[in-house]
Amino acid sequence: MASETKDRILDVAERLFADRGYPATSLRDITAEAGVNLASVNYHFGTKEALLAALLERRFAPVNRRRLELLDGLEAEVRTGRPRVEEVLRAFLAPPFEKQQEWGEGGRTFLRLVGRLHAETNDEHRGTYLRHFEEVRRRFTAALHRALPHLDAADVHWRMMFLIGSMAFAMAEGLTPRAGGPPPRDPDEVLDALLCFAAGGVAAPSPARVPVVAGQLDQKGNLS
Amino acid sequence: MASETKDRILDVAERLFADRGYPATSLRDITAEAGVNLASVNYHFGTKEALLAALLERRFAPVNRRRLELLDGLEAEVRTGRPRVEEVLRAFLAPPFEKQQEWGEGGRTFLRLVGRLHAETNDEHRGTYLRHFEEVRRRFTAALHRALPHLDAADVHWRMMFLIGSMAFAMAEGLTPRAGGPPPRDPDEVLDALLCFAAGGVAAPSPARVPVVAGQLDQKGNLS
DNA sequence: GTATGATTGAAACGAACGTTTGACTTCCGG
DNA sequence: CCGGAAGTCAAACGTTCGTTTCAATCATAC
Repeated sequence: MASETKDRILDVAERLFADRGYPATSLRDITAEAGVNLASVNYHFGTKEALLAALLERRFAPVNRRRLELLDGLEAEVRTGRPRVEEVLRAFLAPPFEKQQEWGEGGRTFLRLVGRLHAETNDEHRGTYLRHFEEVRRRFTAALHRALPHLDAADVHWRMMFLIGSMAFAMAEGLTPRAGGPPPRDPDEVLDALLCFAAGGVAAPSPARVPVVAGQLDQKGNLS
Repeated sequence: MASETKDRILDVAERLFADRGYPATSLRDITAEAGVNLASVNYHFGTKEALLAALLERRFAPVNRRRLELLDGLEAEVRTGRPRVEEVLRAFLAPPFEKQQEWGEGGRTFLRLVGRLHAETNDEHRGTYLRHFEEVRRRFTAALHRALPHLDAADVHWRMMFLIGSMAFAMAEGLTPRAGGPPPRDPDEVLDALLCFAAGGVAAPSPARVPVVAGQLDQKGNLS
């Protein structure tokens, strides 16, 4: 099937959710801009929440499939050895940027939506989203730990978290044209910059090895 | 002044905004949980948006004042020389964690709210928030550039962005107790882990120096 | 052509929203 | 004791929300 109405709704909803957020976007906004009837959302998707789920499914499934596919290839290649950090990171970070180029404007919009959803700590809204992401996060955290065996599990977990934060913010903020900021870069350049940053970050010396107190600053900002 | 009602509203609103997001939290939710009358919000603050503004002002002003204070001290110390990257990062990242400890539970809630607001790309809701943050970002970007003169301005800008993303996600996600994740760490440990990650990331080799195509992965995830 | 299932249309539903109103307390300087 | 400002209260305001209803339309197979 894939009626035209259905796709129009998905496209517009994706853009408006990314621009204004899920709760702040009404079905009337969506249907008005898509030029379809208000009732058609409930007819085709059931509820507003199911619309979000359908929207995420459409984009997320291919991205995460690709991620795991790249990771599978990576792990098959190194077998028992340890994978290189940069390759694990690339397998994680590249697919959304790849797909974004493939999808054109809708892809860019989708990245912004993903970036935003990462911060939607509201559990009900995150449920659908996290279901797509949890397996990916688990597997990549494990792979990263194999690539960085000298770090303990908690450190790896936190760095994975920082990594996701960088990615989400880069997607949401870096790709949104905004007055005052720098001209939005080519997504490929963003990916490269992100990969460098991430590689440097996750492979940094463990916090346990540097004395904590030595870095404390006093009232004036001097090292004490 | 500072009536008890006013503070109760601020505290509850802070928690609910952090938990559910600004648009998804109603004034009725807030007033019910705070045990005050619905109209008291409009009486004390005017509008819902003004409540958010007051709430941000209460926490943000001290944090950003401290940030700039530390940065001032840093720059006064090095004068014409270049500041150390780790010190710039600490001046930026430490104050919210400091204040969080000082403020107790409310501080932790505030950090989550900040992390969430960083992803609220809706301009109207971000207006108040960004006004507090723009000067800080500008000055720290400049300081980071002085600490890393070999990078060009665009790279520094992007790394600042990645840094903010890591920080926001660590605050929002890392400090939120969630089933399945690791036990929420001591905020001091989070800060240290974040500082290591950030230092490694911002000081990483520039993307321009590594050949881009060399890292591309083929269908199977192998290097081509 | 006509029956049938899928889709669209206009209108309305009840609920929840932010905000306003006006009467009712509470408190305190005179 | 009183007058008025400050604060609280229940109730209602008009609007917008997601969703539902049901008739009208369309396409397609008999």
